[in-house]
Amino acid sequence: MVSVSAWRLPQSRSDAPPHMTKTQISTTFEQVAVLLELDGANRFRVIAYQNASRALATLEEDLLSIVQENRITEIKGIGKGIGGLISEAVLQGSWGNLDELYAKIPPGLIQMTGIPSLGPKRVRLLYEELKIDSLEKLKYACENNQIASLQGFGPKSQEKYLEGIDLLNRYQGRNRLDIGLAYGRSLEDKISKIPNVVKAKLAGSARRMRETIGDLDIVLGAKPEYQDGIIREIMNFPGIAEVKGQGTSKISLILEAEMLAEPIGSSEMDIALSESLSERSANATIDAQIRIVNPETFPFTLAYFTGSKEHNIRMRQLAIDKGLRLNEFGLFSESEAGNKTGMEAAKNTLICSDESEIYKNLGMPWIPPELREDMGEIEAALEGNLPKLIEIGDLKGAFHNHTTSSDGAATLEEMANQAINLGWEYLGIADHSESLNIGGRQIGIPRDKMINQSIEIKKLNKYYQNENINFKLFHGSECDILSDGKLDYPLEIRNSLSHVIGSVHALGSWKNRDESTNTEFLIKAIEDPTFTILGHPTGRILQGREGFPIDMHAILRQMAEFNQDGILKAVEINASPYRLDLDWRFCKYAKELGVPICINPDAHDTQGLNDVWYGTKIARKGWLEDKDVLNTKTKSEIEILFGK
DNA sequence: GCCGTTTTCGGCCCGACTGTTTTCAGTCG
Repeated sequence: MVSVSAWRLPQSRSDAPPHMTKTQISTTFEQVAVLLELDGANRFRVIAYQNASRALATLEEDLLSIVQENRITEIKGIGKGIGGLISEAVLQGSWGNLDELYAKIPPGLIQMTGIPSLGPKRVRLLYEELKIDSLEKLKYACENNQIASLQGFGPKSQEKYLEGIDLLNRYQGRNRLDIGLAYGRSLEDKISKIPNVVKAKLAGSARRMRETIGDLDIVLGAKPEYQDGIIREIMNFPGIAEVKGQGTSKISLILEAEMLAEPIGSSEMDIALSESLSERSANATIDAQIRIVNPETFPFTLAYFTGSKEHNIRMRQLAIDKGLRLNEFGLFSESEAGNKTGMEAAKNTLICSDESEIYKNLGMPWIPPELREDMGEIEAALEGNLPKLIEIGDLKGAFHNHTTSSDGAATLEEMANQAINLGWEYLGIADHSESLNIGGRQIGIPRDKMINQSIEIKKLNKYYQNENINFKLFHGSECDILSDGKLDYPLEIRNSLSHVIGSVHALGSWKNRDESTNTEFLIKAIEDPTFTILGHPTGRILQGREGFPIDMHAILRQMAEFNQDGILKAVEINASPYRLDLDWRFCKYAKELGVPICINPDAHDTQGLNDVWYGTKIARKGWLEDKDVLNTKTKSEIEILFGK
């Protein structure tokens, strides 16, 4: 997501190349695409910038080397023009004449495109005709009937924009995965229980397990004669804050917390979501779209609305290559369909009873929804190389957990008992280290108190051994990485631990430094011989704050070198739905480099251990198999790895 | 702006819905 405030071209802060990072250039191109749209540019030119932004965001290799070796146009989606801009940004820190574009488009126009049914073309028209360049001016113009008389506009548009401005103020933004899933699962469940509903399934970004969800898409399959009645039942559900639209094949709603009143089931997903149901989502609202189709059409519609858009585009191209056309109603012969569109064109569709048959017809096995991001999954599927993704049941423990000794709410014993209940073989305790203060209060365990925790853990481990319980506590620490890259606690304490999770908490100094300095200091921390696992690598809070700038590819490469030498350096996927950090986009790279990933709940109470469910979903999204994940190893394998 | 059974320029994924029109452009997913 591009943020609206502060759209400025990045300035170089170094005196030698690289003057700009991949992330900076990628973000800039994303903004350029929006600005070009508002400027009325050719839409394929806009798409070109979007594609280039995406290509850079997923580029693993060092950008400076690519530029210096003149290989920039070898990247798919980057040609002479954009390649030239990238080279200039990296080598000189300047942006061609993009500054003219940035100066030309008033920032208010960007905000205006956030209003539903008001897009870049009409925003531009309003700006040119009525000099409207802010939400405030738009509101004034609507209220004073200045819009309706414009060519192509009318009284309805005016009303819609006023509602849209209101909506923007009330319901802004996306929701975290846990909140989106809690609503989505609840709505899916309620719809499934309506008589004559053959199938109902959550689609969209929630089914793909994106870390944040824009709105919910639910696909409903029912015979035509029952559809009207089903729609009436849905409209009577509790927890509908607003009906945005209602037709024969689509309902558009805004949901509120009452939707979550009843707990649903007892699957692993429902248990993970129960915490969200109870506390995390009290004030959240979310948009939901429900599509109603015939049961035979259901698989096509489900696949279509699961997306991603990029994945769908690739799927349609594959269909075209086979003389077929794919839409949300079917997969059918192009020549037979001719000029017909939509449902009419799909009349003689190939019959597919589920999604896997659609993929089969295009020459592939079914692709798990988490992977559908056009990040190589189509190629892998065509070659028969899809990964066998990790399952929650593959986990045998976790290493990053807190107790009442630091800021946890449960005692050591309570945490251990819950881990045993989950069927785990071990639990790693990693309370905060001594320098962590929040609001002047010391949160971390002072060095002289660490021995107490150690004694308590040894006592419990002895007990498990005597009672023949296959379970062990590992005594670690979530050890602060200080601003200069040094680790908290004296060496002898760190040496006594089974594992050291290095985490950055003093975000202030890290956020105010540039990417290369941060990368250097973080590598310094990783190089410390006692360092085992990198905790929440960027410090981001989803929907809350950005992480600090860091070259994650470089960090992972550095960690890979240690692992090649037989020294364990793992990186955590912090499974808290507030963090989900390491970002899934880096998991595949870590896997390819052979850097072990650790799915850690960062639990602060016994319930929190269930968050590994989210971490596992994110791991799947990042292509991980059980062998790529550290905490799928058995207790005795971990004992050998930790040497404790 | 990129791409190509590439050398020069046309095509670039697909369809529904809406409000404004009276055949369509803009928006959205």
